Amino acid sequence: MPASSTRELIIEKADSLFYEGGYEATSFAQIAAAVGISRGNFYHHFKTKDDILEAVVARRMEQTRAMLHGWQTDGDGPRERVLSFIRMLIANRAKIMAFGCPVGTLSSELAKLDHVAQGRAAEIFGLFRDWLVSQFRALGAGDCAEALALRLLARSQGVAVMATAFRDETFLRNEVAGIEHWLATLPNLSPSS
Amino acid sequence: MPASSTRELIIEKADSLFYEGGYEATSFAQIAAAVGISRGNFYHHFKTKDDILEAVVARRMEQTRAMLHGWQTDGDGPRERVLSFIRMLIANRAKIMAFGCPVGTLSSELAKLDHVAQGRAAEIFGLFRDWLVSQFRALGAGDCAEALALRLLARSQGVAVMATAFRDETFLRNEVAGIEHWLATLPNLSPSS
DNA sequence: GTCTATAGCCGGATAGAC
DNA sequence: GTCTATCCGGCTATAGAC
Repeated sequence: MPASSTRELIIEKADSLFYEGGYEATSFAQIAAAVGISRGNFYHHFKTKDDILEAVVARRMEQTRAMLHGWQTDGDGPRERVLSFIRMLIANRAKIMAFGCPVGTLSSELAKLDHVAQGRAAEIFGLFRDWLVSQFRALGAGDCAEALALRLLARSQGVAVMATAFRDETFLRNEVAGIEHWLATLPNLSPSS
Repeated sequence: MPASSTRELIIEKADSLFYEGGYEATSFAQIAAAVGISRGNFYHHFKTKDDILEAVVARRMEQTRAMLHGWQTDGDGPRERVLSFIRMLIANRAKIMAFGCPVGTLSSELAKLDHVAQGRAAEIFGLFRDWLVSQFRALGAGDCAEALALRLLARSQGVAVMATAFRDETFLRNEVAGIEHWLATLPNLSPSS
């Protein structure tokens, strides 16, 4: 199965459109147009819109796993790895200011729609949380590791929401600097690790 | 003009429905049913759906102003007033865990829809920001007041997003405690004020 | 696997009677 | 000010030819 199969292409385009326009507001016609196929052909690959959402969430989970694995391999120690997470906000700043965080905004939208996939979307947060917990453990955070991981996740989400609302890159950069400072001055973590 | 006029009732019900179900996903039929009028009658009060959104945002701004004014009047000093803001997360925890923050989720949805009212929705954040700036000024934060106000806004938004994603009240309460601790231990703020 | 054609529904919006 | 009746378009989804 080649990576550029029609099915994969549908998932890829749907992923972008769901992120940039929202799940509810994105129609089959838009996805079909982006892929370059007819609407009818669509249903050969996915029976319902929910099925596409399911596939998009699965794709995002897989890409998240791959990204975390990459940071795990490349990162020079746990502190540097956590910085990789924080700096995502800078790397993706243009899209975040336009559309917010892909995980946070999807989770919030699905919550309002009372959609069954809301839990699955939140599992992406779970991947980040678990990975961050292991980094904070390696930093010697012990029992605080989970609280620190969730706090960092929450702060990055807050930055994303406010950066989208005000479309303010200076604010985003200031907050990233603030989070990095928070990480550097956390008590009870060995500075050299 | 009585407060329970049909027009006011439409705005009130639309406000709730937009919050709980999202703007795009809420139909005229749902609002009309909630108000108890026919769809046709609807257009006597509002020409387009965007007009209702405009009115809903205006209503939220007015209510926010009133709430901030209330805190200003009742709060026992600036520190206590900032705590009123923080404790909103506790007071509204059930709705936040189900639907997120009304301001943050609306702003994010409108950003994706590329809706003209996105800026107006963000102005509600502006009200909170300006009010918090004046509190931090009163606490002696000086030039840091704006950065502190934005940081507090962002942290509360982050808590709302994560609490919605995981539907976890313990996390929400822990984070509120963390934010209160942050406020209590801010450097360069006179503790007595 | 991809297409055209179309069903069936629901969305926002309008006209006009009362 | 409120109603019923209706238009038009876009939506998800299906059927069936190629």
